[in-house]
Amino acid sequence: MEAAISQVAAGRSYGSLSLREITREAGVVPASFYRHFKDMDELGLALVDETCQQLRKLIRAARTTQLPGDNMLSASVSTFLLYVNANRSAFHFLTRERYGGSAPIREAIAREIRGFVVDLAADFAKFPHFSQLPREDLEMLASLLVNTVVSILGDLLELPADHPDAKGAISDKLTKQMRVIVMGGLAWRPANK
Amino acid sequence: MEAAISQVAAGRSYGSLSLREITREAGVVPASFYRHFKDMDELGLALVDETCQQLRKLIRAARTTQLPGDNMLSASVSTFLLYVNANRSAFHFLTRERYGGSAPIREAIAREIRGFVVDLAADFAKFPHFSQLPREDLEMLASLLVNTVVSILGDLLELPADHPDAKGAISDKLTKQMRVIVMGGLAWRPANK
DNA sequence: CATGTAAGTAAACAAGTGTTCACATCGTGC
DNA sequence: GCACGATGTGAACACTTGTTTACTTACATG
Repeated sequence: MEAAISQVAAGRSYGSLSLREITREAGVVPASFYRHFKDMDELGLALVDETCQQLRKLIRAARTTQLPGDNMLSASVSTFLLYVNANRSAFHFLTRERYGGSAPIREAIAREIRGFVVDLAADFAKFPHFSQLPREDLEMLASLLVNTVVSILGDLLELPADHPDAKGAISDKLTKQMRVIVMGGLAWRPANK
Repeated sequence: MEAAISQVAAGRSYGSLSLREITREAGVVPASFYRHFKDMDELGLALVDETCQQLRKLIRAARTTQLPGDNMLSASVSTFLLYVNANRSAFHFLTRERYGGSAPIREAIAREIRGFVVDLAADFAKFPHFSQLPREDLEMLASLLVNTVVSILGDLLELPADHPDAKGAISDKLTKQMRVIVMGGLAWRPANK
């Protein structure tokens, strides 16, 4: 699994990786692959599972730690980006395969993202200001936020690993965009059609 | 070029296509490929160029036609989505390769998107309400809008080609999200840090 | 110690791959 | 009418690919 993910992080797309390339990098003979996965797709799904499981752990931790407050946004953004930097390869994989992968992989990632959106919408509902909105609108706001983060993530990962000032600019931009969304969300009225 | 794009629209990722598959679908012998492109990458770049050029044409037309008004947002969204539906394969290709493709292709698409963002920011500047904001903030708003459209586009293209009600739901969602962004943008103050 | 299971191995297979070459066929402009 | 450039052809090349087979090794559990 590490071999596969490191190849993807190095710029290859998962779909173009060959079973033999992976076993070669893993220092193992091709036939050994079948001891662990019956398919390249099965490997891919396992990678999605593992990376998303770790990410969910982080988010759950952040949710219990963090209190709503003034600088909640910029704090969340910077801890999230720290985590991304500590797990670049995993995010590379997810970003690449979100739309680029095979159908089952794309579906798995879409499912995970939908899960994040639903959770985030549930978080929103705890704020008095949002508790009046229908669930549909909360999810629409949540997906707007998540998509924004994911998009910026894609740009961030295109940068070389060590480029601190460009990273700072991107992190600023993300914070601002999230602020815009939050302000727009605060002004949102469900009847406003 | 049509052969390549149709394979991608059928679910394959461009990077996993073989030269021979493409020539086979094009009804031509493999050696003929080299009469037109020296590389698969060159083909890919040509596809990016062509599809984006067509898209720019549409946008330029829309810009001269459309007047600012009440239902400007939903009108833009629906004409854009109509265009997307008329050119599904092209957008499939762009969506897939935006992050999934080889480095030169990703860069080409990123360049195009940056172009759209800059143009859109210039459009914003014509509105009296936005004309005061620094260019940086306008581009940050523009990229938020563009990224939102692109994200929703990805979800839309995952649907089977004929699924009118799900499409309607997605188009509604996009319109709402754009409205949120616009309202957030109207509330935005550059000093607001 | 024995035994069973999980992991790795070497070799072989047909099939597909990118690229090259010399050669054929067309339509255009001189 | 003919030379030319662009396009297409068929064959050949050296490789890589996924998968299967029977065989070995490590190791924990009884």
